[in-house]
Amino acid sequence: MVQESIRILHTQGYKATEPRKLVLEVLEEIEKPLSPYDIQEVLRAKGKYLNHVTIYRILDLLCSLNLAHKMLSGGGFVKCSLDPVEGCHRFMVCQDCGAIQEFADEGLCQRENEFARNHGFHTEHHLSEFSGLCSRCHK
Amino acid sequence: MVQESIRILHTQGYKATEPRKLVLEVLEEIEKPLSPYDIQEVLRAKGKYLNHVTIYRILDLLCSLNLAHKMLSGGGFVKCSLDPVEGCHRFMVCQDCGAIQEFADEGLCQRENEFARNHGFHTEHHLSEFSGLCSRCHK
DNA sequence: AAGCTAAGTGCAATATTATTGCATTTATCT
DNA sequence: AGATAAATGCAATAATATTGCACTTAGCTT
Ligand SMILES: [Mn+2]
Ligand SMILES: [Mn+2]
Ligand SMILES: [Zn+2]
Ligand SMILES: [Zn+2]
Repeated sequence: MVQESIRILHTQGYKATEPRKLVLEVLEEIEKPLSPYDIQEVLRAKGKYLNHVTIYRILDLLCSLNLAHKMLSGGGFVKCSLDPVEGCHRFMVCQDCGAIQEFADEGLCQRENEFARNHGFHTEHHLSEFSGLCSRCHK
Repeated sequence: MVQESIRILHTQGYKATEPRKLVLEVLEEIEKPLSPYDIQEVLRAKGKYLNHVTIYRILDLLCSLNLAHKMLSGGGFVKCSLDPVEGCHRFMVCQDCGAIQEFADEGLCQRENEFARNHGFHTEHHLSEFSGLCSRCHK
């Protein structure tokens, strides 16, 4: 929900500006990884204009608040749909339609932490990304 | 091992050229994510020169053969240290010294596949990246 | 060992993506 | 409504990535 992201911006002392709302709306609507220039393009098609610098800065902010996430595949940005969690971001990406779905799995976190510990590594953050076919594209 | 990567190049019908060997050696030696220009810089310091276009093309090739991997964090490239596996790449990155370590865990794959399946998603590829502290940096 | 040839590299030009400083605008609080 | 710090737009610049083509080279074939 965009509304929820706006609330978080406020509680963190950031303004809920028009450009920020627009970027959040685009990410929420498209549900696919979008580059800063992709976002600019989508907005242009809606008759809106944002300078690319602004979009970069907004994405930086959203990522720092865990409200958005930069994907490995292609480097596009997506809106996080779960409660913002520092240091654990997991997504499934459909290689057919590009749709993304965020997920969380405490068991995975535990297993990963344990695995790392066994190798002398102390884990702070987890990222994972699956690619495959979403239910709609999988026949 | 660089030697092993060269063998794979050959079996796949690619030439083991001097530039390719140099890039492999740099990635193997540094063991940290390096951008194409980072690699060029390391080579320059050794008195070698590769055009950046060449480096881009070599990295593309190595990634397509699963001999190298482009990291999420910063987008740098690393040399894969395990047998090349299509579609499953896992790394730990030390946020202190930048060192990376590749790993594999069949149990993780299974759990991820199962988790995805429960959500109507058919998984083909897995990526994961932990960040934290390696044994040397963790006090 | 020399020659052949497809594959690979370097170069120059161009395109795309990202960053910075500063003047102007805007959201929020009085 | 007015004050003010924060955010945006703009222009310039920097960094990263891609393309076409001429030249070179690795690995084969005599
Ligand atoms: Mn976690
Ligand atoms: Mn796997
Ligand atoms: Zn799909
Ligand atoms: Zn370390």
